[in-house]
Amino acid sequence: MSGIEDVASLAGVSKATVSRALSGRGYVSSETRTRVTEAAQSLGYVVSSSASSLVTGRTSNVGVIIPVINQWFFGSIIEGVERALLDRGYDLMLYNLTKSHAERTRVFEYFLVRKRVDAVIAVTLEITPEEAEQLLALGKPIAGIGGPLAGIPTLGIDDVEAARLATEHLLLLGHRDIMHVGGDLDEQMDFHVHTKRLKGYLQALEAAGIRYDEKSFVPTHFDIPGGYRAGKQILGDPRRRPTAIFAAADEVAIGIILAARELGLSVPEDLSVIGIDNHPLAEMFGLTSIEQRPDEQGELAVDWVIRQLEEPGWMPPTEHAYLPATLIIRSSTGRPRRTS
Amino acid sequence: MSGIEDVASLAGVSKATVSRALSGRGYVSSETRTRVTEAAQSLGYVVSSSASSLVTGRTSNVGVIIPVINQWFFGSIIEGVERALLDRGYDLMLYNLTKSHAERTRVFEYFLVRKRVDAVIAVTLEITPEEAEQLLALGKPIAGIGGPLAGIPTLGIDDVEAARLATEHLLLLGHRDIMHVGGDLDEQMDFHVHTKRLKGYLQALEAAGIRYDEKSFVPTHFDIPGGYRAGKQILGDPRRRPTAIFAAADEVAIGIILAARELGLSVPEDLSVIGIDNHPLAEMFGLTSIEQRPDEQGELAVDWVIRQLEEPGWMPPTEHAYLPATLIIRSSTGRPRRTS
DNA sequence: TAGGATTGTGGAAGCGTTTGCAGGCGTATG
DNA sequence: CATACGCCTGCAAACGCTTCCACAATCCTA
Repeated sequence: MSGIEDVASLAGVSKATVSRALSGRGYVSSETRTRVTEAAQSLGYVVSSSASSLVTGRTSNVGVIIPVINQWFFGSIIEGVERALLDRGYDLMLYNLTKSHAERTRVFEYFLVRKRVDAVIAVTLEITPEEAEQLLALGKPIAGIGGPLAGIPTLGIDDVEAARLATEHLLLLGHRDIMHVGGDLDEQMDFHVHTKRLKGYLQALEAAGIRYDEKSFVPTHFDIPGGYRAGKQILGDPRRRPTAIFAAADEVAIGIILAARELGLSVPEDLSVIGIDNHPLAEMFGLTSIEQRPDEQGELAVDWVIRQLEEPGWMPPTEHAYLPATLIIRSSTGRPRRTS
Repeated sequence: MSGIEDVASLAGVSKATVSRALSGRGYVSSETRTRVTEAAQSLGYVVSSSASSLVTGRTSNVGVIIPVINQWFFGSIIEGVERALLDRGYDLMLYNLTKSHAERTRVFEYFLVRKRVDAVIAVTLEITPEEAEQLLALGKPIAGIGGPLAGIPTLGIDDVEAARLATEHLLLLGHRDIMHVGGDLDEQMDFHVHTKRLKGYLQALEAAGIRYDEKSFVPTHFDIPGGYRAGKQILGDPRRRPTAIFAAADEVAIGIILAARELGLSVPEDLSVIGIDNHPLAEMFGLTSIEQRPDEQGELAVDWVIRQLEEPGWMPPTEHAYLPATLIIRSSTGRPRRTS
């Protein structure tokens, strides 16, 4: 492994000049620059990032804290974040905080603090006030996907609004008997997504003058099997069968559609189903959905933290940015067959 | 931010002793150790990893190169790797190499080399000889998931064997007319998985004395929609309908099942379907499958590289470790209705 | 043509750790 | 009682860069 010294002597300049030539900071004549570059090239020299971050105080790393990896929403965020970071010359340190509280503490108190990252992106992190405190105390740019969360800049779709949009679509089609299958309110892993989507649903119902029957909300797991089970349960009893279901996520919606099919119900003739996400599978199932783009959310979060890093004094435009969530109509929703 | 100096003076010892006390290397009386620990605690001191890696030459980072994130197999690997790394006190730097060749080169030549990682785990990476060369030239432990790949230690299931197992299961049930829906041979993203699974299928057919008709292999995308399209195409024509299909991945198999249902065929009465993976959705669809555990593959890869790092001279037991892939029988496979 | 601004380069001082070496002390060994 | 050895600690030298400062040379501009 050759050091900067070797490059310097091969190029016939000082270490200082090599550093300037390679980093592009400060004045270097273009002639020396090429000489240095060639010398570095021929020696296979690359700067030691530990040495350079020791003096500059920057690591070129961004930490990403995420509760799950293997789910479309979260995977897409990571992809977006990774892409954006790599584009700007930063590396991504991944922390999966799905597990024990012990590990969580360790990540917070130890890893993140240990001068290893320049900034932090926290994804739908149910964060305690102390933890938020800690993050802020790092003095490093932070962005949250999800939220809003007091004190740290966050971004994401407006979950209440998205849920209302979805429910309103069903109402507009003439449905009056609409159930909501959402996440379990007790096992919130994030910024109360489940509660918010339920809220949007309730708001829409109320605006339409429909009385809410608490049996109309069915909590389940946020995946296809969860939707399937809920669907089987709801649709199994013909007397208590709604004309439409608003599922809090596309995967849940798809599970419901599968359950409906199995019970011999046609969608949308016997049952309209709408979800949120515009999941890659939505198209195949003809699922009407509210689109959101987690990869773009990741990119925006990166933009926020990197700009704070590179443009001193820059701040995210708002405490919380509400991203667009638009209705995509497919074939899983239609007018109700029987009007109640 | 307080440095080691502050801790030293607060504890009334030298920097050297603080370093030894905190790192656990060298002799330190237990009394001073606690004094130092408390001092560090009260000052909120954490060592600067750049400073320490500058002198030790280790970063406590492991780089993971992976072509996709948002797919069950790959997501699970990342989860396994992350868990194992964090357990051992290492951090994970994620490189998603799905994109342009330019970016690929950049990662190889720049990021990985730049003294940023102690070891590399490459997941199903279609790697050129020069790239393998480069990786080895780093002089850092490397493990590949997938393979085998000459020169670097790899691990994974035996794809040929898994495919044969799957096909044999169908043969054993009495099927003679078995089609294979696999990946597109031209768009291999990895260690020729598609070719291998096709090969295992052919081997099983041959051993059973069944002549292979090249129309019996249908390539498609490796996901549910891909399987669905292939299924529609294959099953749409009643005259050319097999009694069983071996899908190269569970997601493809699920797509086929959905297509079959839509065409009014029952599984397994009219059509048996088997896949590979034991994907989380397999159970819901009653899908018979060959199980593999990507998360465990990730853990093993971590074990390999970390042991090389921490036990000088240690080497992975073999060039390539074949992990178990076991048949899980569910309800998507059964005896053929009509014997051909 | 003088003087300031701009450009280009080198010397040297760190950045915050780890670790080799040396020395001091206490205890076991001959 | 002298010697050896194990334990504990401090000093100071790296580790490989970046950047401040000084200085020189060149270029404008008045």
